[in-house]
Amino acid sequence: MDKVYNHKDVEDKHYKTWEEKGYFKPEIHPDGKPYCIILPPPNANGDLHFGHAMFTVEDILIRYHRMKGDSTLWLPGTDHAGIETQFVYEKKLQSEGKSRFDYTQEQLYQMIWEFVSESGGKIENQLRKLGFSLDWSREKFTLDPDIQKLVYQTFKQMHDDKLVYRAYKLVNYCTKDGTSFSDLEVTHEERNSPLYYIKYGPLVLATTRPETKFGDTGVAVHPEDARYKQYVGKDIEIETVLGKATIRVVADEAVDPEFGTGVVKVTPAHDFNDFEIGKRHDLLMKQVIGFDGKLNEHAGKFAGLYVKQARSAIIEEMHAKGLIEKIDEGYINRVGLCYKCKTVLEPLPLEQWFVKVESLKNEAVKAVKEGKIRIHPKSFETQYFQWLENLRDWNISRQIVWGMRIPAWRCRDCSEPKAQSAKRKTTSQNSKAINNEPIEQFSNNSEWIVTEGEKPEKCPVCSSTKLEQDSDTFDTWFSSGQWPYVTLQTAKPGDFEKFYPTAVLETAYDILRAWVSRMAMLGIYRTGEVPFKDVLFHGIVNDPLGKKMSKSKGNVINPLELIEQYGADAVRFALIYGNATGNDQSLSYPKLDAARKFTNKLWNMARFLEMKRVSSIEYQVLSIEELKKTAKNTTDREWVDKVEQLVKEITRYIDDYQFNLAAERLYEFIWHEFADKYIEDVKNRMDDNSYLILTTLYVILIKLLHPFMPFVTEEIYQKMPGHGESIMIEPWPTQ
RNA sequence: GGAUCCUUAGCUCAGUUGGUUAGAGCGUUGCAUUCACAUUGCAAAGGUCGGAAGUUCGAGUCUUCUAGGAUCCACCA
Repeated sequence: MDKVYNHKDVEDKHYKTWEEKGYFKPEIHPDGKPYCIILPPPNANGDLHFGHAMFTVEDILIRYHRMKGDSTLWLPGTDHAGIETQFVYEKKLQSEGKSRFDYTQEQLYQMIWEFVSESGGKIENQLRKLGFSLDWSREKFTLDPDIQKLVYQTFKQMHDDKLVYRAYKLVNYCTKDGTSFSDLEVTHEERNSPLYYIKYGPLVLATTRPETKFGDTGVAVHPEDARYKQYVGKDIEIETVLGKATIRVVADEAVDPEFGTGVVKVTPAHDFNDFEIGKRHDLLMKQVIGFDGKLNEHAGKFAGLYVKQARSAIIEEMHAKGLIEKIDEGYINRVGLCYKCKTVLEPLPLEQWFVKVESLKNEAVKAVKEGKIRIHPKSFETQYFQWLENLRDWNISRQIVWGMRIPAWRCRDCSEPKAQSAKRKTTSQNSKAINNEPIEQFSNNSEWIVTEGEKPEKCPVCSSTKLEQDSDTFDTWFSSGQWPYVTLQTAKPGDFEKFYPTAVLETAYDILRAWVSRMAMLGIYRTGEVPFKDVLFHGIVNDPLGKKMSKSKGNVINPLELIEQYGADAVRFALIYGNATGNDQSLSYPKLDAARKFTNKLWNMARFLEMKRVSSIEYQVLSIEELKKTAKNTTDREWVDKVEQLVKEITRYIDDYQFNLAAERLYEFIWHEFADKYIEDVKNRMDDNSYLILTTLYVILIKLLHPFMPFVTEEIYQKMPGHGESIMIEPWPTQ
């Protein structure tokens, strides 16, 4: 044996052997108790980062259960990551002087498909570098046809159950990326937005958005506000930059009498609150901003201007007409931004598919309250409940091409679109802006023909064959929210029946809402059972200074480089050691170094045993019970007891998801007790019997360590006398 | 506005049913050794566990209040 453990020589070699021998498959223990974890699918087009490296937790559980003899499945897969990937691809197009508008939806989809395929297998190979014992023969991709089919079935079923509906609501719309976003995808930022006090006939109101004035269909005051009682319910005449107009005054609880003058303009087409106020008072809806971010024909001479330009132009005009009473220049508010491109999002009225969440979320909440799903650490339960309980209906339509096309068709001959869609290519030309139409939330599902993916032959009403598919795609989370059962349904026959519900869902806590809660909702809906029994959260890995790693800050550390430098075992161990479940951590080079030295220590312990090996004794594999009987020396006997105790401790720690404690205890025991005390003691009195005890105990220790440090333990195991085929299929130590 | 987490040795962090002298890694100091260990071993210094009050025979651990830091959610016309 070399003097120093060299991870570079062993890691790829062992991984290859493990995979080739089929050790990662549950069939290794066909009759064992089923134990299954579904890997949170990384972006198919992405690169390995520390979020993925934290999946070490899952590999520990998987390797532990496999050694315990369970029929263990860790199922890998990748996600098409709709907006994320399309965004990356559009940047690529941009660098080539092209844009998405140069292609049809089908062309673009095909191009992105090829783009993603080209990087094919990259992330998978990076996960292999970490030693993850994933069953690659069952790997899935969210856009696999069989997966899509199941997702379509869910949509169809929800449609039949009246849980999805088509509605005309305000959405968060990015005029640059040309798509709407769910509430979760909106980021907020404080901005300085001057607050303009504008004269509205006899009233004065404060607004930060004077350019939406043309869409005003009402003015609201608080019902108890004595100052304005005389106006409530009346139409008042106002002077505007486009001439005289009349407008209705309504009283609504949503108005804060303390803010500004206590008077609010109501623009139902461009503000979420105003939309609600408008609904309550039957105000009309008038759209003045188009999906291109420009004012439309209702803005008169300001038509064609972008929102920002229009705002200053209108203010100038108002000044000239004496319509501005004062301006609070220092006013700061929070505006919603596109989380991808930071464009200010416009609330725009759009017809979209929504999921009715009421019954779904109640079931998801119930599952946790009744203990069918247990969340660890428990403190995250609060977040889960809070988010679900306040959840509004979920907009699942996205105006992007990289995703599953929504399987809904509309007849061009007999159905009249109530509102225009944001057309991808020619937004401004096609937009017939809404003008003074009543706000109504209609769910005329009858107009739409929903299928399980196949194109319907003809319109069931007029038999026309001119059917047009909804050009939108599903929100990525609508498909990934179904991941546990769609993967098991399609991986291998019988998997679903055997492994569902899965044992553990382990992931970073930051996607609790977006992903975990949705899997709970959709999983229970579709299968009648929870998708996982335990939810386990890990924290975020920050840079060594405690700052969040981000590309823009330039402080991203590539885990592959650390694996190269320290070895996968050391990287894994450093992430687990000294970090309580669910807590964030800062990457620590001293800790990585300590972990690497630990692999070297293990190596040299093995080397010592090899040097002291007595060739005359026939090595046998003994259980702890047998060792107790075999040990002749009292001290040796004591160490058998200590190791027996350790086995119990480590087993309990893993069962309780206290991986840090298991790792710390192993480190402490192996190095500072077993090596420093026992080996030092036995060194000078070594005989055949002591050697047998020492070696056997050492093999037990590296088995306990194997889930944490798979490579070095395998390499050492292969050098031990009387070793089996592989440490990873050895039984977990017991008495 | 609401919620959660963190505050323990110089630094980074463990410490999950409250129980004997509060632990690790790195760093610091001294000694030993190159005898399995690109080193390792032995030993030492270093903490009133953010602050205050309370519950208890007993609190780093539970309760309340409070200071500072981080994150998330809601969202302001």
